[in-house]
Amino acid sequence: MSRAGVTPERLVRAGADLADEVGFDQVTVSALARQFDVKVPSLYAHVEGSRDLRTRIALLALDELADLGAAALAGRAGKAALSALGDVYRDYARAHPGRYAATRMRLDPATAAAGAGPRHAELLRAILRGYQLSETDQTHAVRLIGSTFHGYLSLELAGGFDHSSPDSQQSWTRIMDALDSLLRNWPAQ
Amino acid sequence: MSRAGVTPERLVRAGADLADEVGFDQVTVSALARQFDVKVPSLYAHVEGSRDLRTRIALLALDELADLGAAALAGRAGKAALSALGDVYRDYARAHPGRYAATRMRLDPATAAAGAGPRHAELLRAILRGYQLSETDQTHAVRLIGSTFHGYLSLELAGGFDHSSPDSQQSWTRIMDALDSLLRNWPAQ
DNA sequence: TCACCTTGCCTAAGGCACTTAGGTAAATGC
DNA sequence: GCATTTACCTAAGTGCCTTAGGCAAGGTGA
Repeated sequence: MSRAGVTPERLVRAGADLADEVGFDQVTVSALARQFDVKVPSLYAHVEGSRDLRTRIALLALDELADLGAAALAGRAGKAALSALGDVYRDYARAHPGRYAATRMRLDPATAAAGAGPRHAELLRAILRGYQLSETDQTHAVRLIGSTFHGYLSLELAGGFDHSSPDSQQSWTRIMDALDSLLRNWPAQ
Repeated sequence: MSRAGVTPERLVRAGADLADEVGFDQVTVSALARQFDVKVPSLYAHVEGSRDLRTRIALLALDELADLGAAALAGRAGKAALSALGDVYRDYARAHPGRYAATRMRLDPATAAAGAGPRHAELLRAILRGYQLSETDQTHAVRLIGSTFHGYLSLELAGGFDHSSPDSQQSWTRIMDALDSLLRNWPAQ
């Protein structure tokens, strides 16, 4: 029998694509085995199992997203940087809903720390250098912006804004305005 | 054989409790059958299946949460109202992580509209009456605050703020300050 | 009171996913 | 050319979801 050429990388890539098509939680070892025209147990030579596979997809997505974010921030500051990063997240979430859902997976702390998670926090901190915030307030602001981005995209992907006006794009733009305004007028303790 | 006294209500209640203990996606028809000391297929007389069960848990949680929110808003306005509602969500999410996760489940539009979902939007709108915003900006603000609440709680529950300082409570308080400030100084178009 | 019907629970059975153990054949390296 | 590694296989056990069909307990009407 000829070899199918399965590698961890191809598996993870195919898993990520599958997630984008049918949803992250429909990504299954079995589905991938079918796709590679291979029996299910064969995949256990390449990934440790279902959870490992998902974890790797999450790490891939986090990495891709951090790369895009870093590229978008180059040469931008202040509101332009904020909007650019927001749009990177939003465009990514809409173009790759499965990968984006993967980034929301709960990773164990060691794995998370070894992946691109910290880079994301770093990107947000970089944006905040354009605003005048104390060290502590920077942390609060990172958490606020991260929460708002993630919350908005999660609600938008869930269809929460689908059947009401104004459309989601308008709210998104105004929310960027609002966050910028908030950062420029950050309330004193 | 004696009857176990299974009803849809008890099932859903037990399912919600189980979700809080072991996580919403560990809630399974099988686990509930074990808990009621009944064979799995017996439950199909009471709920239509796994998805139906989860949906009902989600609706229960949304309902409980809307009740708590409405109670917290009574007699409060402005920042007090904003903080009170935020705390209701946050306390609920921390006390009932499984139920809270259930509220994030994607429901089909008809079910969502029939449940307590709209009441939640109404609660946010009620808060915004204490601030001077145009009709359209109210919608944007509802989406912003909803996103921030949901995003923050989701990150917090995922342990995202666990091993860093300042602690999550401080950020939460400051974020309430920031949102209040933002609503009082909402940027013009 | 008794026959009847509804209803709550059962067994049987099929499907799909995950995982481990152990075998075989293809590729690789000496 | 032979040994080793590697990629894939079959077999087998577990768990969950779901449908179909049966039986008996509890309430209902004559």
